[in-house]
Amino acid sequence: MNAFIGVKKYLAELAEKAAGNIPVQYPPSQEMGDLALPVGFKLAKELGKTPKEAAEDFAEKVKHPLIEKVEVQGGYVNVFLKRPETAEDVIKKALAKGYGGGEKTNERVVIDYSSINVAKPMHVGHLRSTIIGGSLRRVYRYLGVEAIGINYLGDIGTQFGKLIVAYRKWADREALEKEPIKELLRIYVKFHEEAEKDPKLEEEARDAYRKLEEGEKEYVELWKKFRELTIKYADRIYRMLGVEFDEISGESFYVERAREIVDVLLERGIAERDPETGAVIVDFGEKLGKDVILKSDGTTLYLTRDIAALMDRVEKYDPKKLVYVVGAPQSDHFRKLFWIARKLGVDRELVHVAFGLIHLPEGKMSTRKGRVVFLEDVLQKAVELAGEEMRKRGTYNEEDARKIGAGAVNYAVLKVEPEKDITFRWEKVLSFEGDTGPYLQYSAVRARKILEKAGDWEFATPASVNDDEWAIVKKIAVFPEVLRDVVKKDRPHILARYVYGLAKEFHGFYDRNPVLKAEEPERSFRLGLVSAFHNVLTTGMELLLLEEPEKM
RNA sequence: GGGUCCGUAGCCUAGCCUGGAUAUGGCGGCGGCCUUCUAAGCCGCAGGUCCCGGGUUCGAAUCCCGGCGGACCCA
Repeated sequence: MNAFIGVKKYLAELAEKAAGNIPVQYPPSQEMGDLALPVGFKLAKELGKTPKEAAEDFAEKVKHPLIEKVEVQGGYVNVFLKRPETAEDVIKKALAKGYGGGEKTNERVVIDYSSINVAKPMHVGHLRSTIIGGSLRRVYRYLGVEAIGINYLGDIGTQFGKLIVAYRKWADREALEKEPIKELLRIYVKFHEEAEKDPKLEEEARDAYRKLEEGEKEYVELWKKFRELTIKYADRIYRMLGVEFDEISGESFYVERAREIVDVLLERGIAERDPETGAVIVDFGEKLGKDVILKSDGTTLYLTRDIAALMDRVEKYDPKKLVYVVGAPQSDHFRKLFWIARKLGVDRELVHVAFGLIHLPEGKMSTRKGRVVFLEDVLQKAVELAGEEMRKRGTYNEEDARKIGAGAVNYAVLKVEPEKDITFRWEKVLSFEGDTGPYLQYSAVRARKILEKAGDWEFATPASVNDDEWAIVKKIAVFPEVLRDVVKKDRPHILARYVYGLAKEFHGFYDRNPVLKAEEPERSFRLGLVSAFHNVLTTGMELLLLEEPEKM
């Protein structure tokens, strides 16, 4: 724990003893202090004094070697820290690799994200699950928790019957070679067009699907091929974005297991068979109502397979927590899923990170209507534009253009609170100024350039620390708390906001305070500060799937 | 009809869980800052019924109730 957090904890405990749970807050401006306790209001009532008097009483008790002075304003006790001493400790700790992280534990968390459908191209609607999940995986790992990222493919369903029929009739070998997913989409769309004219096609597709389920070799091979092509295609995009997985799974793995689970649910009286239709039904209670988990023809459903997958994850990884990064429209689905899991005795933390939809200015996305923005196109355009900017500055290189373009996209998605719907606007994703990924990357490059030119130096503590320096120190100090908050809530946008604020403080500092040309001991102190900043910033960026460019 | 989520300047957005000072930033607008570590930057100005109405509280953007508007799920 660093000195700043130490004082914060000290104050929280002191306030706790005197007045119960009092949040330690940050005053609105630096002149008002570094930490504040609104302790007078609660105490006033108990003691029969005014809030100011009660705060004054409390202020008497505040004694800590790192506290410079204490001021009372109304019911608030404002605390000023000794800047040089606090800064020294915070910077030294933040210079270390792994700052803010955690010791490796044997705790595990399973995170389900991206989970795309086989044979369908990825569009901007897939961004949130993919990026939020990918980021969460990294944050957990940084904190010493073994996060298992699972891509749970939608690799089952009647559309495969259609695809098989369409493939055999219209697939173009060459196109399939070059852009397999676009070709699969083309023949899929064609199938629907043709089926309007010739209803027999639908029948053929149903037939093909049945044969696939029965395990007819040729059809299973085709299905496998679709699956592999999709994985290969998506992999390229994941690499661009910096998203990693530990397991590629899919609904198809759980068909058998799902049937077994239905039997268990029936045995335990959690589910019951409808005497008329023969379907198996679960009653989830008043709000969620009833739902079928096994159709009368004995086929499983999405929910049923998800239960099987969940049970499998629990057994396989023994996680303390299972996280599903899936859109808000699936909220009820996950409530039902978790409800059944509880009934089956699963005692792990179950979380649905429900995020709002990404829609286009023209309305909801629709692949079939062609109202869709593909991910490759977004990334390509972003990288292109980043490249253009670099050429203006004479810093162009391919690798950095990729980092900047992808960074802009990642950050744009990650910074928004998950609950909110997002309207996809090109100009937003392709913006490189202000609250954007490139803004963060630029501050990293600026800091690193200073350090590269500095030569050898040894950290020194000056007699005083100015406001610009101090603001960065305080930001750096709370990094460990921010990370813990992110995993507690499974919300990476907290980290995105934090890192932006950190970069902003640095840009301000950079503008007003020379580093290399400063007098000693300021020079060495500032180098330490810049180095610590750079360490925290690039760590934070990495956890947000942003890479530091060489040049910008 | 039932349910879930969202509503904060022209636009986008943080804070809401865990009530506390002067509501966080960005875009856009206006004005200023490159002979000094990269101006993808910095500084300043203008811009607010925190959707509305009640309630709880010393104190509500934040908690509770009732509306309104939007999105989504179920029927």
